[in-house]
Amino acid sequence: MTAAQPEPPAPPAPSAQRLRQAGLRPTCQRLALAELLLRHGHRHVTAEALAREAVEAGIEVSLATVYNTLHRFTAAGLLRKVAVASERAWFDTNTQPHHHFFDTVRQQLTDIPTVAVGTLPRPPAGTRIQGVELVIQLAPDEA
Amino acid sequence: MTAAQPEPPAPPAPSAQRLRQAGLRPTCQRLALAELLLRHGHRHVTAEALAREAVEAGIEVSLATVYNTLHRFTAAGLLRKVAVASERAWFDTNTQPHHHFFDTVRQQLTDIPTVAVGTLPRPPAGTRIQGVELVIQLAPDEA
DNA sequence: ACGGCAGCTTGGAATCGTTCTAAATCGGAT
DNA sequence: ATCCGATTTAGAACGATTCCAAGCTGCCGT
Repeated sequence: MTAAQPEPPAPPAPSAQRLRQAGLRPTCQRLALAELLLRHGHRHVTAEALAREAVEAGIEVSLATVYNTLHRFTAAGLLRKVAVASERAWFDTNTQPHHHFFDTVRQQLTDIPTVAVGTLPRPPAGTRIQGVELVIQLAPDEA
Repeated sequence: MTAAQPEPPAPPAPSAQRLRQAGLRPTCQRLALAELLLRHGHRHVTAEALAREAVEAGIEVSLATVYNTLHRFTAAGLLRKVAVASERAWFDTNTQPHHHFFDTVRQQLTDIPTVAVGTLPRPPAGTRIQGVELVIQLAPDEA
């Protein structure tokens, strides 16, 4: 390519901006992970799975950094940690309140189309409601 | 006490019978744990907490046995393993379907008086619903 | 451009709940 | 009493996650 171009600076990938706005330095690892996570629609990931995916995509990132990043992103509101009883911790790129199916055998988390949860009970004295998680556990059909 | 008594055999503790009916040998460890668990109303326990309680009650039982016992009791339907996102596994002596509050700071599980969950969505093809868990996470009031 | 520094990344060790293992012990039918 | 399979147990092993200390790297002011 010619070096003469005034170099129309590639419009800053939205990821970089989102990170900066969240007070996070857009390092290459974070950018790469953000691409994987936030580029294509909503996703549900575990740390291990994301690390594997990154390696397969040719991104050099340590498992420790994947954990750090998932936590930072969560603290910054870019992700939501799903409170599901699983061997591994799950993170969801959809931060809006919604609920999940969890396949306990295949260890897979997916969104529930829609469910209505009735009026919530008043929390015990001295406490406040931090979150509400409805999980429908699935098992393979015994067909 | 006098040894002359015809020893009116203490009416077999219900625990022993319940264990036998469940196909579990009523060993002393199991009986002792069953007493702790099933004697006084409904309870929510973790393995570690139950082991500690047993030791304090003068019962000699290893942590491994507490784990074994909780699992056996669960398989036998005497307990229910609560699917809550927690560092530790929780067991509930109330096996009826109901839901929970989980205090994420104090790490305490309690029953929710009543909540209505609307009609459940149809499970994805090839799967069946294994359980439904609604957990309301609590945090201490910021007062 | 350059230096400096706080923030970030990293391999490896450490932690923690839980499960596994292999050997000793126990319960209960014979 | 004896025997055999079920149970218990201490300790090792495990897997996910966090911690640590050392080395890099964005980024800001110059």
